[in-house]
Amino acid sequence: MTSKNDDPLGDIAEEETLRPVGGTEGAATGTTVPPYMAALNPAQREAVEALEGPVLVLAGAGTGKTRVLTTRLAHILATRSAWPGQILAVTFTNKAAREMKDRIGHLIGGVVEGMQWLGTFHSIGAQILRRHAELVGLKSNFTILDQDDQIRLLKQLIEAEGIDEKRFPARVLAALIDRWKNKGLTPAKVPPGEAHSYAEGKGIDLYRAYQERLKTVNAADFGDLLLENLRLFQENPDVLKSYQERFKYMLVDEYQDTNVAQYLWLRLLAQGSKNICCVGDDDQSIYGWRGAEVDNILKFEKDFPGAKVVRLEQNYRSTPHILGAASGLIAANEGRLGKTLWTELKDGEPVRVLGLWDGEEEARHIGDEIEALHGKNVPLHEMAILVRASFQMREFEDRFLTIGVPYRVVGGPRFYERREIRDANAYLRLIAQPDDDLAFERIINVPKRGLGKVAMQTLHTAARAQGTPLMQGARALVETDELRGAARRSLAGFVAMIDRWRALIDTLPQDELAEIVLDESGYTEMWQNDRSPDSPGRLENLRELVRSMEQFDNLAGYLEHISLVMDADQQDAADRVSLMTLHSAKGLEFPVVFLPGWEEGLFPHQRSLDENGLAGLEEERRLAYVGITRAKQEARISFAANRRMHGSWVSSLPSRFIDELPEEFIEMDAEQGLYGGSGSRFDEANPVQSSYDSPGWQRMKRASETRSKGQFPQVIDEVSRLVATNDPSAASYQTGDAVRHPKFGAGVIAEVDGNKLLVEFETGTKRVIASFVEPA
DNA sequence: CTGGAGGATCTTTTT
DNA sequence: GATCCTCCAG
Repeated sequence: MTSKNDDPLGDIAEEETLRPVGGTEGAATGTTVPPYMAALNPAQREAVEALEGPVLVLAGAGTGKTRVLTTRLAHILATRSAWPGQILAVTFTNKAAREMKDRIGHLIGGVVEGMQWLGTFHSIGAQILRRHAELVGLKSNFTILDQDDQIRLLKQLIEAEGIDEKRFPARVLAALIDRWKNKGLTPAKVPPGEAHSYAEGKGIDLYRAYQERLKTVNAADFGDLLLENLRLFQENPDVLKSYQERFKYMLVDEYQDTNVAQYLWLRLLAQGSKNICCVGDDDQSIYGWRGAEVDNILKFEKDFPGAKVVRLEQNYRSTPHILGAASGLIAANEGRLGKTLWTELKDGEPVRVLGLWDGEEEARHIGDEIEALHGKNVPLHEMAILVRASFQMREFEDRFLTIGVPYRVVGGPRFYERREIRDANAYLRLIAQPDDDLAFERIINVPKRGLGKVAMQTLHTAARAQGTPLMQGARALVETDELRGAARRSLAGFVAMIDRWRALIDTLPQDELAEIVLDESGYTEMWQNDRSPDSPGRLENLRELVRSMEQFDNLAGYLEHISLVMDADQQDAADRVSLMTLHSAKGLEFPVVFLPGWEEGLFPHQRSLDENGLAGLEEERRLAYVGITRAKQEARISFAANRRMHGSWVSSLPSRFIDELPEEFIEMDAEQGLYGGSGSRFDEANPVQSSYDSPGWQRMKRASETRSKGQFPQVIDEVSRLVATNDPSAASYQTGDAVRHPKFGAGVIAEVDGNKLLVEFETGTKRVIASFVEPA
């Protein structure tokens, strides 16, 4: 057993008292409950003990899902049903994998070391692929490309095809290819009908060319880690069989988020032992945009005949108010498996909903509340702000810096995505894997080596003619006279430099090698000579990078880490407020949760509605559900009437999700003079509320009418009713009218377009909604 | 070949 | 507002 720790399970695991299994059977046979199971409720225990055959655990939010998963693992090991190396345990995120490792460590101690098959789909896929790389046309040291590299590579292919990249952006093609890969479709398997969705049918050719190119540069993208695995298994039955025999037990976390490729992969592997246990919650499926198929969880029983289904419905996390609000909201979704969450906790505070003027004020208000709570001894790390889109974080960061509240951004701008880090990594990648053309191109002229466009063109042509990667092409090119003096010398020097470093891989620790590379390449010097204000920061980042490399076994280990475990989240113990997106909040919990930005267009996000219609809306609603259910004691929702987006001001209506929260669990409040922020339900009860009959408010109502026509009928009806019964003299504006805007000050109308005005303010011309200006 | 200026385009969520 | 890209002048 492990030493003492904070985890209640850890403590329980140490207790000597063993209780008999419930009922007579246990007593009669003298069976005892293993200590690690003592803390489980009957449903949880059922999920843990059903080791043989397929099992689906439907685990609602806060019902102890992770506890069940980890206990189940402990149970397999404790009953000696399998060795650690015979268990496949897949999670969706690195965070989840890490947490599972930690908790198993607490439960059973050192055995976790042997659990080499515990990880994300992608890291396990990469692990398997490296062992059999040659079978799918790769070398075992292949590079894993991130999205950025992927798009760069596609851009080259698109241009080579003579396609206008402006009209058919590489990112669109990348998305298309990803979608295919997520569905498990190799180029040969793409249905003919779908092939036409990019550049008049060139999509499929480009996909094929892309896959070939990846093999040439010895690289795989994220989708390949699974797709190539599938291909490996399908084309090599003996390999598949060896893994089927190896994995006696399979555990899958967040099953609702698996895509088709992952599903096929699991199904192939599960045909061996049939002992597959999937845990998930259809109400928390929020990765549809990444190819996740809620269907996978909905049809589990059909796919795995004889499956046992266990429902976990007792919630240990949230108060009844929070649970009630969340359940009421999610009830608006169709096509759910349906669960009834309940709790033994007492009522607590209602969920608070607050309307504010703009994003800045929202940040100020939440900042104040955080300070107030902190004053009442709520530690900062017990509070979190969960936003829909990362650009919302900025206002909070600004505010926290101003008032001096320490915060941490979870999953924010990643360390490894910074330019200097990517550059440094490109050097290291090229040393480790000379065929990595993307790395080559990134750093060939960084720092400046006089190898610009012309030289690169020559090199590209030469390399393509020989059908070799750029590094080899360069090696050959410097032997010829195709390049002129300076460029030729420079390129030869570059090749020699890389070779020299490569020779050091096995003799020097990777951090020392990195230091030498950064130094000798002139990269560090480049930033030292740079006068821009952020160069000191970049140099510090580079030092940090070298420092952090120490912890890896070798260079390859480091590179694997940065491509797959890109989240560099610092688990620092300091007392800080957490700031993150709703997506990265999944699986976490906080006593106090702030949910800002509940506005139509932002949440639910317009793009989600546009691209996926009802399905998109339902996914957004699940995201809202995930958000609320993160809260243990208090959830505070807010929305702003105005928000700055891409530099200009946009006014918005409160989210429809606010209307869907059951009244009995919430408490509404809105600022005076807001457009009626309390939501439609408020108006229904009292259509001509004192502060809501101002001309501005009436105009807002009309504005909402035109703005939202056809989008959310229930609001429209009320709006039209109000408009019909109140203030028929619509205050309309004309070009040339002088107006005043609360944010931009005085201005003159340049153009009227329905309820939208183009106004020339002193600070510039802006498009604003009519209801936000007053006649001046 | 380099550097800077100006312009276009975008920002949902992540392995 | 920010970043990425293109174009033009040294």
